[in-house]
Amino acid sequence: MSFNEKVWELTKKIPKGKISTYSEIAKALKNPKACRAVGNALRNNPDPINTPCFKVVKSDGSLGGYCGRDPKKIKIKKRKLSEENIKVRANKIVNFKQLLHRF
DNA sequence: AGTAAGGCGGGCA
DNA sequence: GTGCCCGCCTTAC
Repeated sequence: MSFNEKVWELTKKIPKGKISTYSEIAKALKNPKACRAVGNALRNNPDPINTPCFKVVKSDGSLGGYCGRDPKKIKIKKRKLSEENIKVRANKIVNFKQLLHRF
């Protein structure tokens, strides 16, 4: 199993209505410093349907990017989050700490 | 407080 | 094998 597959698996494991961060995923992969690699893996997301990359945000609760830092896609990200009872305001997750899922 | 730059892990040409 | 790209993180200014 390659690194990105692990990233995707973890991303899929995020419960509905919850989110996680790049560094949390990196830690779960035993590579706390691999946060960038996580972003890279999600960027190469081969299966956006089963891999809810919109549930992965930055460590400060801001959304970060989505499909290549495309502002239009980030809008979709926001809406997707709100569809799971995750509120987004000013490009940040509301109640971020409570919604944060730890592996 | 906002901005800049360095470092890091891993994928890809 | 090398170099460059990143949806980042952290530190320094």
